[in-house]
Amino acid sequence: MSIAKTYSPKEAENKWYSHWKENGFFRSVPDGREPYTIVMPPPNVTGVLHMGHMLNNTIQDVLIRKARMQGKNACWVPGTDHASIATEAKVVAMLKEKGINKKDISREEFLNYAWEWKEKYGGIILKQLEKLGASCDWERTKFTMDPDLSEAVLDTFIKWHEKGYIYRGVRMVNWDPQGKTALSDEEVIRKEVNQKLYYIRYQIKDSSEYIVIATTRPETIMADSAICINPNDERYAHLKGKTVLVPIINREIPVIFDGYVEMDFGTGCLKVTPAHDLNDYELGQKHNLPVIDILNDDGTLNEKAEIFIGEDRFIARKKVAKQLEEIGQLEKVEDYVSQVGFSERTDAAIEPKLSMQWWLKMEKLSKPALDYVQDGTINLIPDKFFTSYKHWMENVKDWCISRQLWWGQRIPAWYNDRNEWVISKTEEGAKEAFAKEGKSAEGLRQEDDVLDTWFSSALWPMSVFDGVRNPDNAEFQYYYPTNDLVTAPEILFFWVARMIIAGHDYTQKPPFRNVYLTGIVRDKQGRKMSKSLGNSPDPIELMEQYGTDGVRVGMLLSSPAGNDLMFDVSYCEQGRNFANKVWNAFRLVKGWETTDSPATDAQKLAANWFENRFNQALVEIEDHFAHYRLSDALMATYKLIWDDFCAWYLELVKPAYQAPIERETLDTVKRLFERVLTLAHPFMPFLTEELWHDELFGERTAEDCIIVASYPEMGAIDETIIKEFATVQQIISEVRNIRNSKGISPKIGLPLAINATHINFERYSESIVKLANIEELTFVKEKISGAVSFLAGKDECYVALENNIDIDAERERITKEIAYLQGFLISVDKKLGNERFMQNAKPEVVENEQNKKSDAIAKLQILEDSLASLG
RNA sequence: GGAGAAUUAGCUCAGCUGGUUCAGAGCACCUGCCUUACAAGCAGGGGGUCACUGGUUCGAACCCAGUAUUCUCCACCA
Repeated sequence: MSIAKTYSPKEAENKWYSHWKENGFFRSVPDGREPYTIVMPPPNVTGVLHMGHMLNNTIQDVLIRKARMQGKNACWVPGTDHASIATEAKVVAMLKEKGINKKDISREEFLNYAWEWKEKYGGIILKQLEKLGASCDWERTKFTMDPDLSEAVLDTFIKWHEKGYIYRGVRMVNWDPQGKTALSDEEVIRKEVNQKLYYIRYQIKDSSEYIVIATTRPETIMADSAICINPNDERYAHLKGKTVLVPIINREIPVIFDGYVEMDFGTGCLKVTPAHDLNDYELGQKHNLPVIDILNDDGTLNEKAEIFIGEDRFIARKKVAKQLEEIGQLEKVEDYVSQVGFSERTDAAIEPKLSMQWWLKMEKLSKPALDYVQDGTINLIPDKFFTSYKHWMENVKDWCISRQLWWGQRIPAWYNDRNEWVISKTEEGAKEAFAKEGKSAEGLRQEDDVLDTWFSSALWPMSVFDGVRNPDNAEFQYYYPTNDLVTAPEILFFWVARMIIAGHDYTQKPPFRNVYLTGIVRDKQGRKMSKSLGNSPDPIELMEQYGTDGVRVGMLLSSPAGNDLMFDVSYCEQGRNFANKVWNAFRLVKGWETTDSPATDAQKLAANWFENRFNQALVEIEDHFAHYRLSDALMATYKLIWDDFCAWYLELVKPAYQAPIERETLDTVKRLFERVLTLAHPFMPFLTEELWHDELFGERTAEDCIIVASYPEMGAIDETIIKEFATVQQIISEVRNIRNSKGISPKIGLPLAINATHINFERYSESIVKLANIEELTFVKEKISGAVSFLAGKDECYVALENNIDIDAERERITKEIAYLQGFLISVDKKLGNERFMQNAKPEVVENEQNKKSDAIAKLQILEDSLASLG
């Protein structure tokens, strides 16, 4: 036979992906069918595929392929995100390597480089998605900085500004001194850091007395505006109305009193630094303290600091501490662990900083977004995320939406030379706006502010269908709201919540119905996969090694819904093995010659059984899908194919070596094989398509592809045949077990006698004989003595071995089984004898117990007889 | 500091809202097989006081309380 023994995925993958694409199977346009829409979470435009993408997009592809096969108009919209700060950081780094400093070039020049960079790397990740089989409608590919999407962003800004949601103001922001931009709270990662707590002496004016304050940031003493003490703190009551001198610079600051200060933390005295701490800022507002900002945008000290001007804040910290020590004003230094915020993108320590920024008022906007999830209009899967979603929604603060970057949508604010401003999409509009307000448009300019990336992402499910600018367009009407969103829980607030907010504000509808939150991909030790740890396998390499289908199966097998997954390549191995199993089932069937004789009864019965098993499995699989338990759905498919189809059905109908198979039976096998393939297609698209087109299954046109074939529909289930066959399987296993434990070769046929009192096994005779290798099958009404016996269901079977029947072993085995059943009977009797059980338990439970009892008694009777007959 | 989740076989997890002697699956493991689709395989098998302690109930892996361990998210204590 010329067919390879193992499946080689490579060829099939290249061939079928382009075939699908060329035949437009990924394409979706509105029509009369029910739409099924997924909008892909856009990866960073310059990113490369990592395991998280692999998982995420595999799930989406499984869902979309299944929906497509189920006759829905499946539309999966791909795209990329401009990722403002992340991409800008990459471009800055690239320029630096070229010897170009961002400071030295103009905005236009910089953007030219950035676009160049985007053109060069922007397509990579999407190409990689093709490799994993992603059946996106590539004609719909969008980029968050496409002109139409950018316009939607500006429109939204203008709309929300007009509605009064967007305002401009000086607030404490999270300042990233490396990216030199403000950040939203969500972009700040808090980490525990080992720090030092410095105890610093401040001299009380006109006194030799000192008070001591504890701080982790001695470099900010030059920005101090006051010392604050709890009014109930008797230790310091005498300081009322006094002033103290800031060490080194000897600036005079007041002592104030406020209940905010904890008496038992540190020394009970707090230095108030309104410019560099949020709480201090609020305290300063309350007590009318001056704000002294001693830091530049890049984290170095400015002239207001008076000393160490130009030094980085961390170097200044050490120098200030050293100088304090030298002048005897550093009392002590303690080790101290506290939380410090870091920039999510640049990892720089965040500096709280007063800054003029643009803000989005969240309170009103977020309310309906909470309601959607609360009332089930949107399902979070798993729903354990609801509590934190709710908490975030109810405590959400205004969102700082401006970033001091170049890469992104520029804030449509225009300023004149008096720093008055108007909002307008265009320069012309700005001039008109100024004129309308009777203000001069002299010196018209924009500032270097762009909008937070997540502002554009929030519009994504709408803007990909042009629903922001043109909400009445047919596509938007058809596809929106979308169905499922598949994303990582990490961006629930960053993104998901904001999409719901924007979606509702525009359409009064949710942007999607279900949010499937995948787990985080971790390594075997449970560590998050990351570049710096180097513990993340390259998905592309994995696909090379195990085949795309193998990796897809591996990802899903290891991925319980909503829980993190401990990734291990052995799962990919399992996936590859599974693909190979299917391949070999195909090889088997492919090799059969046919004869014209009609199918035998046994063959028909086998097919009948398998079809019922198939329908049963289908119900289970649908249920798993309905609950987004994809790994369970896959496992049910896996077992149906491996166990039921291959190990039982194919073995049952398999002809003897080199013997032909009845044509009618082969046709049935092929039909069932096709059904099995359609079931597996969403998980293993390439292998199933490859087999689908083999001539074994007849002529197919280029359009007759499994990707658009019908997914199996549920059918009736005959429980009786499934139950009976389970007993048949048990008989076969028992015989094999006897053979195995006695060391008898599978090649030697054994005699089997069945005392069939409950099930008519005669119609299964051929199957039993074949799979258990029975030399002679007889049906008896009497016990056969001297044979190995076992119970199959409630019927006893006997295998008479020619010699060496180990009577003692038999006796022991039967005695054990009797003991088990007796124990079982006692526990059942206990229940049935319990009045309260009889009263309280549901009738069907009681009836069930009674059945258990009679079954057990019947079985015991048989076993006791067997034991007696052993002598 | 607040909130949430988890703890079931060597590993990863099911156990669908208390009822078969309820303890399951896949992988791994052990034994025997190169049986003419597949050794990436076939047949068989051994593994668990359901974290701990109490409580509720006729009945608990499942419900409640507490304890321990682990993880995640949120939070401005210098």
